Amino acid sequence: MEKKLMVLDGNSIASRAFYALPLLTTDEGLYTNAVYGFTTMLLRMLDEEKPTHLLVAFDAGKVTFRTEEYKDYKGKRLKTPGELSAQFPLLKELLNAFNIKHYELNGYEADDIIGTISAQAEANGFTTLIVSGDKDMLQLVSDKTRVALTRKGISEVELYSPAEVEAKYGLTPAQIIDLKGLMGDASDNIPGIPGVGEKTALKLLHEFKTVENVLDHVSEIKGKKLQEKIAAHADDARMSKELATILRDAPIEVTLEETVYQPYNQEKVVSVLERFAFKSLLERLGLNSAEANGAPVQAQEEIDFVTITEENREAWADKLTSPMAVMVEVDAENYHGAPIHGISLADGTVRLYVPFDQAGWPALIKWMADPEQKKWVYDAKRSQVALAWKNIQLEGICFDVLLASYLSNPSETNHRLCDVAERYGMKLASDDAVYGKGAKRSIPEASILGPHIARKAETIYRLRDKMDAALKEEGLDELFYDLELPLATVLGDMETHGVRVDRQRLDEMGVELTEKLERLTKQIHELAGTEFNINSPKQLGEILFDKLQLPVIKKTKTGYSTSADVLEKLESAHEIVPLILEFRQLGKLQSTYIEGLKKEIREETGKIHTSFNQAVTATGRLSSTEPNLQNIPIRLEEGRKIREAFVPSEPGWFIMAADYSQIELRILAHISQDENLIDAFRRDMDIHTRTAMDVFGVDEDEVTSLMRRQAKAVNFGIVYGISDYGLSQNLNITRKKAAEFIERYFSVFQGVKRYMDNIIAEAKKNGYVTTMLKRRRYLPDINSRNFNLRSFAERTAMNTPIQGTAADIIKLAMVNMAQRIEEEKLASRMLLQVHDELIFEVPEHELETMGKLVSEVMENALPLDVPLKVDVNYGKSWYEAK
DNA sequence: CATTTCACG
DNA sequence: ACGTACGTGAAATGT
Repeated sequence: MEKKLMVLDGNSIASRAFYALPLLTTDEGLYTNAVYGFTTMLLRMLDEEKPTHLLVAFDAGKVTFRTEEYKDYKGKRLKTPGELSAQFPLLKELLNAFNIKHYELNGYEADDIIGTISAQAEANGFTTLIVSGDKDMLQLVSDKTRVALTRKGISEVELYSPAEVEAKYGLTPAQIIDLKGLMGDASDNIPGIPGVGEKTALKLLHEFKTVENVLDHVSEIKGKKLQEKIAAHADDARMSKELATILRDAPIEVTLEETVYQPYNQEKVVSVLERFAFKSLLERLGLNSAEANGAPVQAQEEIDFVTITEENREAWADKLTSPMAVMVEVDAENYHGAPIHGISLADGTVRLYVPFDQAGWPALIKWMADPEQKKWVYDAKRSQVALAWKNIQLEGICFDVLLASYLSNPSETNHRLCDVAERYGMKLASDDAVYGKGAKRSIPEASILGPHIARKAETIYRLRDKMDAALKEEGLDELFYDLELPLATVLGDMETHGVRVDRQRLDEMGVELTEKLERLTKQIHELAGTEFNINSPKQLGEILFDKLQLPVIKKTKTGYSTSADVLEKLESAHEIVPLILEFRQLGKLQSTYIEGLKKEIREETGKIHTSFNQAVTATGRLSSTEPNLQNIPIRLEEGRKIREAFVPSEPGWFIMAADYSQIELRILAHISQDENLIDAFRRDMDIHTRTAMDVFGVDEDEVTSLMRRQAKAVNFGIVYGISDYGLSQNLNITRKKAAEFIERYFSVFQGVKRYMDNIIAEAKKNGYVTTMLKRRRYLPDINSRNFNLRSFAERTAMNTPIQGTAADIIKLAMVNMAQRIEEEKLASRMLLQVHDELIFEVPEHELETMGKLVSEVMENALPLDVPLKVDVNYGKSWYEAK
């Protein structure tokens, strides 16, 4: 069998990981980010490369033969931070657990160990892969040895064979040291020739091949200054080349045989990974507890429960009390019309499991529908809606583990009951473990299913007090009990009612689109001179940029970018481009909105029943899935027509749409207390025009459409957490110009500037920001030393209180609106929420009442120091409600 | 299963 | 110097 050696540069990868990742700590206070990053890289490379031999090389101490030769070698390098150096022993411990050979040698660097072992490997017929973050390694590349360099921190690697080195630098691997000799290396304090950077060095080497040859032919070099510099620093160049040269014959004591990669002891690995709290790695390795090994599921406690049958149920009827935890086990991810396996109940003493065929139990039906009987659940809305499809009413929900977990940390994406339980120190088998996942998913036998569902109710019961206390601790209890929990019911009703969609209208539009798309496809293929898949960015890129030789504007990591903003810049470069843009636009309508929506119309109701997810966004907004009804086209007329298909579900009714005008900027005015912005809204001015007047210092009638457009972009930028780069991209202007706009904006809106500074300071101090209703978002990266992570966290700190307060306000309006509709016995129904607008269906005789009621409720949901403004429109379809 | 693109606020 | 605008979800392609 082919022998394949993989050598990792331990110091290089660990330190790259350290700077790329946030500073993770375990409960014991161990820093682990470098170890974590190193391990993910290691596992990925093992997976991709499947080496037979494996070695990790480390530097040993500061003194090496290079420092003897040149005392300033690595002289200017910053001292390794303690948080990083503390991680090397941990890393070695982890490597030992994995049975991976690691090695260091006094007086030598990791580079030299790698150079030497790879030379031995070549001599013994191995192929070798070196993994490092250090470009110097490229000198070791050969037919048998490749180098993988980390990119973007450690998230990607770039593989180099001789061909790639040639392609990138136009040099052979051996010339890499000549390159270093000429240009030096600031990070290692290798001098090179002052004033010679990569560009000049490459030019010289393309002509003269080596440092020595350059020095021998100084007189032939173009440029007098350059000649002088090279002549003056000839010795530096020679020494630099020597310093950059990696040894291939260091006196290493490690042998190739010792690097054989052998299977590791799972227990040891599990114990190390657990100590470092690398849960995701345990999962990735399939070592996550006993689940993966087919052993009985975790050390989860057995509980006693009674399975309800026709015969025994009467005896349990009076055990249905209040409060009680209820688990409604819904089979599918999409709960509309989904099968229900069963319902379990727990109140600390009584534990029941009701298989769904016993769900008709009259005592249970009555208890479930009684709002006085308090229920604690996991995912209130799912339970309510799934039962509603079976004509079973569920009322009286007063705790929801899912929503509580979400409010405690809205950035967390995983709120599975088993994971929440674990965070609170309890064990519960995951659904994946019980049902299997993907293709292997199936319903287990009753002896497994019943206990699992029973345990869920028990878990909810035990979680409730702890989570309730946690919510109070964080000041989230009011938001939870007074807003999110009542909202779940409101949303559940909206989803259950659904929205009528006119299938025929969609069909008609579909036919029209198909014809247009066929015509476009033909024209595009003709202009391209060949048939290809226009939907494939790869094939399209080849046509546009290789075949037609259009200029490349932007690249993605896999090839040419063909996104709309790129194509728009090329619109006049070739007549094919506008056709592609049109094809894209119409194709999107056809696949996502015509075909996609038709698939979602339910047989049973003739309506679309979306699901609003109340526990996904980090800001507090809702999201909508299967289908997403929060992104139905509106900006372009062709797409907007889709809205013609959204119609009332009762004959003669209307669709009413009510949207907040500029809610985010109004919130900004309130929380920043910026006098200028408050004034603008109190006068009810066009805010973008007003911004243009102030920023450009002109009168209202002098504001051009360009000025207004630019002011609008600045306002957007302010809400998003401004950066000159982002604004420059959006407006297609230089970064300098963008920075100027921002500066002028802040000089006029000084209160906004003060807010932005304060909120960042607050985030740095507390580690989180809050909305007006105390919704919280943690920003763990706000004090990161990594510029990107920190900047992102800062923009988030600026944006989240604004976007999140807007979410708070419309949620309040929804709960109040549902209450008013009920109190006033109106027939109108709330159908949808699209972040800053609410959509209703309204009988004709309620149009006036509803128009007034909706604006009153929305405008007064949360009083601010500026008025909230709501526009209300109605029509025979969503399209006409504009 | 990741990547790219594009629809919305 | 660093390289992004904030928040989502779905479809199509290609590994």
